[in-house]
Amino acid sequence: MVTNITLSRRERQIMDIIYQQERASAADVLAALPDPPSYSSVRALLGILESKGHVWHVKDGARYVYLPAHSRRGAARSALQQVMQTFFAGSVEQTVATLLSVSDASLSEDEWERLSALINRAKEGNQK
Amino acid sequence: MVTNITLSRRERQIMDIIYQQERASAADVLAALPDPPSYSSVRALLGILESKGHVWHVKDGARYVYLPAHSRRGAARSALQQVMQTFFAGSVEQTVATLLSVSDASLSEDEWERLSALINRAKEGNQK
DNA sequence: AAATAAATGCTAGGAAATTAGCACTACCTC
DNA sequence: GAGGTAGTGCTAATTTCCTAGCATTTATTT
Repeated sequence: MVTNITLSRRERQIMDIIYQQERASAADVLAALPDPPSYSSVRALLGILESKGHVWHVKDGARYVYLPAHSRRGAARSALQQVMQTFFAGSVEQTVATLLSVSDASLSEDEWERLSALINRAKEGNQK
Repeated sequence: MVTNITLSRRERQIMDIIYQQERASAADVLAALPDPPSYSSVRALLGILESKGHVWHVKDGARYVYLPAHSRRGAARSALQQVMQTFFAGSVEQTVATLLSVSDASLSEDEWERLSALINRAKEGNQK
């Protein structure tokens, strides 16, 4: 979920969709919106998001394709930070623990290996 | 950030505060709100959140203290899942990687140890 | 137990968000 | 290049959100 605390309900929903899909037309957004309004409404909201500087668009034939104006990476980081702050008093350890518990069964052996390597590498890097 | 996609802007801000503090009076919420409205407004919003079943309250002397209606744990899990889905296509590995990069410098040696142990334990548990 | 302080309940007005309609333009197909 | 399809721009109405005020109740203090 996009972290920006100033977005309205629909704006947030739409930003989520655009971040998830990386690029999305009005029709894409409409298809992905829960409890979808009219096509017309979606376009209006996209216009608002654009005027506020949250997205921009490129033309693809007849239609506009919308893209996030700020990096996915940055948005991801602040969303994580926000969740960590709200629910885990800023504790990385607890956050990771919960993340693992959410998806216990779904990791392949490979992924476990990589995850473990990731931590170890970070640990080393931090200590020297 | 509370994940519930149906909350309005203020409702979300308030839920964040209540989750973070675990329990909060109207005055506590007011103090923590960005761009704070009147005390009166805060109470009205708390009433709405209560009527929608997001919080409940207990009396503490003269005043109401509000508590989340749903477990912090559950809310945390779905918030994380949401972020993971939106920004990392559901990849735990990438999510953890970003989490680590957010807080590189801030972990003590101890915490690194525990984190590493955590992963290994989860890995083992998963493989057998 | 009276006075004061601090909280709540309720309600209504204003602001912001959300919606959809209609006129117009760009693209595509034949 | 004419007709049809699928998009956009703009605007106005409705709904939801947010706000604050005032009357009332509950606690606290002396």
